Amino acid sequence: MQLELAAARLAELGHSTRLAIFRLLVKAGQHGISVGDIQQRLDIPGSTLSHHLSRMIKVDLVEQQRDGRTLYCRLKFNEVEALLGFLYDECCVADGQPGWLNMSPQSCSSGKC
Amino acid sequence: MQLELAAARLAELGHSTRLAIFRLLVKAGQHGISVGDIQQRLDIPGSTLSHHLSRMIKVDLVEQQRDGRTLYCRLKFNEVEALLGFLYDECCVADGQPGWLNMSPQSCSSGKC
DNA sequence: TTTGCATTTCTAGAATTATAGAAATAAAAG
DNA sequence: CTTTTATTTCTATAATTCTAGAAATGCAAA
Repeated sequence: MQLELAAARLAELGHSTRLAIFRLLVKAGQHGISVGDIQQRLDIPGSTLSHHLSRMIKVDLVEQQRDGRTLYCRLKFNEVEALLGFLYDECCVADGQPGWLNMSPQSCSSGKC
Repeated sequence: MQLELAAARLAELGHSTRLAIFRLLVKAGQHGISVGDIQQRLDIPGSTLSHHLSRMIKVDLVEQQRDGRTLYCRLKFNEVEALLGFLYDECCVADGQPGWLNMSPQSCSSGKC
């Protein structure tokens, strides 16, 4: 992943309401969670929630699927993984030495570790 | 780490210039890198760089140490690790099932995985 | 003790973001 | 059809952030 996209995605996670949404989406797993459920759990106005969701969708971290009147939101897990992979690729090598971060080799997708 | 702090730190990484700074700081390792070196590598005005650095310092991701006329910047690796740990704690369990994210057990500091 | 270098603080304008009420749209139910 | 439910889009305001020139500060060398 290129730096610009990673930064855009990190910026979306870097807001307490959106990070709380992210957390709910993670817990919801592949099944997803409805907009209404998120709204109820976080207790925020629908328009505010919609704004934050649309931002997360724009950077491809979230997708929505309609089922009748209900819209389900699902995390794009592969994209989240790509983002975290970027961080590890950038973090796991320092001074030309692997391993400053206490993470496992397979966390690094670049093969440097 | 609590959500608010994690969000604040992610927001700082969520800016292309600051993410580029972060990348340089990672590469620089414990030794650090001077403000001037960062400025030269990124080719941005000093006042702009100083603004971004002070933000990263404010959320405790970066620290500075003066050596004569030169200020060295060092990443607070432990804090970065704590941030990534937060993401894993939030990400590594979905639907009550561990492991949706292809990461190793020791990446999860909560012990859920 | 003045000059030069490294960096920050001050300042201000432009741009972006956050928030939420009100109106609009989509879909099902009555 | 008409109403109800779910969610978005519109709109406007307030707040924050970004950017960078100019001035100020800290420190060392001449």
